[in-house]
Amino acid sequence: MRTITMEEIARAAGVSRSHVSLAYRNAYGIKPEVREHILAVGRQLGYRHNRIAAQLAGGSTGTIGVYLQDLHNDLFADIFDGLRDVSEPAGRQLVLAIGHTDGSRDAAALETLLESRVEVIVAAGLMISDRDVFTVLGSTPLVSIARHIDTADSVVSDNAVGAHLAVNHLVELGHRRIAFLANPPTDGYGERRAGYLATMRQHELNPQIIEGSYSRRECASIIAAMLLSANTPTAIFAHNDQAALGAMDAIISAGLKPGVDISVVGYDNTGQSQSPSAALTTIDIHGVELGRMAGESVLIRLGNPEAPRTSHHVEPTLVVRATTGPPVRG
Amino acid sequence: MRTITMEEIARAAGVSRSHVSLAYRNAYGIKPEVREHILAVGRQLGYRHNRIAAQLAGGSTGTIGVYLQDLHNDLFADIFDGLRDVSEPAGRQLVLAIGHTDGSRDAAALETLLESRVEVIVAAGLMISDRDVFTVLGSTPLVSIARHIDTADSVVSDNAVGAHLAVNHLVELGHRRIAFLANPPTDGYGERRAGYLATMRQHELNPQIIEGSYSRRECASIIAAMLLSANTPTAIFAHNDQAALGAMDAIISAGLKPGVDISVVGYDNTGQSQSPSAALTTIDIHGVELGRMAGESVLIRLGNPEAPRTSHHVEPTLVVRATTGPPVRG
DNA sequence: CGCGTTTTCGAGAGCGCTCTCGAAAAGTGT
DNA sequence: ACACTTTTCGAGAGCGCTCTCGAAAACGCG
Repeated sequence: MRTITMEEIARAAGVSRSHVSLAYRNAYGIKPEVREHILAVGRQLGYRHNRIAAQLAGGSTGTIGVYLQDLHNDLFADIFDGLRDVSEPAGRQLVLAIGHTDGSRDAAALETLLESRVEVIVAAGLMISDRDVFTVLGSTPLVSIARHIDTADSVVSDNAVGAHLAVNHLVELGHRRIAFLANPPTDGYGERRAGYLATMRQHELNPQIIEGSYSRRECASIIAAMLLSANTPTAIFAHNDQAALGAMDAIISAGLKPGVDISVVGYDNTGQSQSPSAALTTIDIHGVELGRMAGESVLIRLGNPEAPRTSHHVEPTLVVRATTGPPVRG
Repeated sequence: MRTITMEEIARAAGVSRSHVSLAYRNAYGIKPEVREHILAVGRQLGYRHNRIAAQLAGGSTGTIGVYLQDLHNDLFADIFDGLRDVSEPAGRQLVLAIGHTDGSRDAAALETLLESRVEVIVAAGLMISDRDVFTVLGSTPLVSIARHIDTADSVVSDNAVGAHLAVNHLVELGHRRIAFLANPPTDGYGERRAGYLATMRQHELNPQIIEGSYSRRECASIIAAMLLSANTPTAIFAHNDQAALGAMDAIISAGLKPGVDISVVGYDNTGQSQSPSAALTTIDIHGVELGRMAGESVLIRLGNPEAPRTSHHVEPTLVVRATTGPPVRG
């Protein structure tokens, strides 16, 4: 089908091309009735505004690039919801890029966003180093969610506090052998680990770190293996809910009951942890709120690229559900 | 920062603008060493290919629009994975549009995709009517996932078969009062309902339809209310896993045990249903495979817009887990 | 009714790229 | 060495739009 252009509408409506353009952007400087008429003609001709051309000509695209680590993790859906809550009313278009959980394609994903000439990028769950982020982004502003990056605005949750909350809760229940099911060691993601370590030290307990991953399944097999070894911990604090759920999978499969035989604490308070069937005790980082605040930072940054860097905090909170309880043996 | 263009690279590298273009598309007709040289100069100058301009000038964008109903439903993450499995090696860019679970923004989401001049759209979980889809899409080809649309290629799962599988399984376990927790009545989504009805009739059982929604939480409260009424069913077959999980939430909260006091069957076999803690008996529609096949259909359609319409089927299978068992009372 | 001011309109340039097409260079065969 | 084919290169047009800028129309006021 031949693509129909503004030129044709202009001719059909008896106005100039520039007026058709004004009409479609409902900009100032055109009489309402003329605008209506143009739009009517456009509709009748089956015209569809060409965003590609508009963006090229306009110089700026006005779009927001959004990087989300993983569609299988509900936290990112929460963040997206928050982001959309604020970007949609502002009339900004979101351009999505989805990562791979091993972080291997992060740079490429950002690059794609950049080639699409987004004006600012908001990223949640980036796994590459601060340095690499900086290198690929250059001068494009970034709003980082849940991770502090020096060269970017950020909206973060204090992970040290969250880890502290989790460990303290377990200690109060009487646990002493508390293991941390850790995330892969990537830049900027050591806070939960560090918070765990610090709090354990504070209580004069021996830390035990189990190297985990972002995959529920992998975590399940890691914990399954651990369960077979001697001297297993009485509680597991996982770096996120996915991992915690994986741990629970292993525990349940082993015929044990989370919260009774072994306690589990997650992190993020994703939808999956909230269900009565999981009933996971976890740290709520308030994902929707994180997304919303990031959206606001984006809007500010878009309005003034020279604005001073900001860093917002959302306080993590402990949500006690059924997967934590006193240890079976002191 | 001033944007740097091909023109400047051409000057710096001592070649023509058109050669720089060829180099970046690694097209035929340029000596490898010249190409390398151009790329090196570009890298040094900090050049970034402008996709917007390229798409305008090139006439075609080569991009695939992807509509996903809901990021909170793991099924769509599966579908996306499948889609990406095939589009990425083919070097096609995916442009995402995410719906709202009430379907209110579907038309707008498709419109956005269209304005970005995607060449084909693949949609999973569209809630608007066939007619509306057709109206907004016009001549842009569509590949519909999990829903048959006359004017589009489709990759579907036979929902009647799936529903049959689910109901039969329950009947074999001895259930007779089997309720269907239904999805909102939108076009093209009646197959599971119809399949349920047909199978119930076949077994000469009285159907009982509970109007549900796409929201887990809403389904939970609907089932919670139902549980208080007299003559509750001994088994619930839900239109999808989200709904089934919601039903389980209500059942567990009521102090009952799914699979013992009341059986639950879901639909989709999403990641959430697979975990030992949920252990939901469900119908596997093989989401990743659905996505993959849709991706292949897209590639074919892109290669030949005039190719005959195709409709692929993926056979649904029953996955028995822990939420189904014999009824407590006949 | 004329003058200045505001609003509405149209022509034209140009965003950064791709692509066609003809010229130049390189390769082939006798 | 010459004509001929094949490959490499450059000039120029143009994708569909936005935006600037000056002309025309409409308005306000003495």
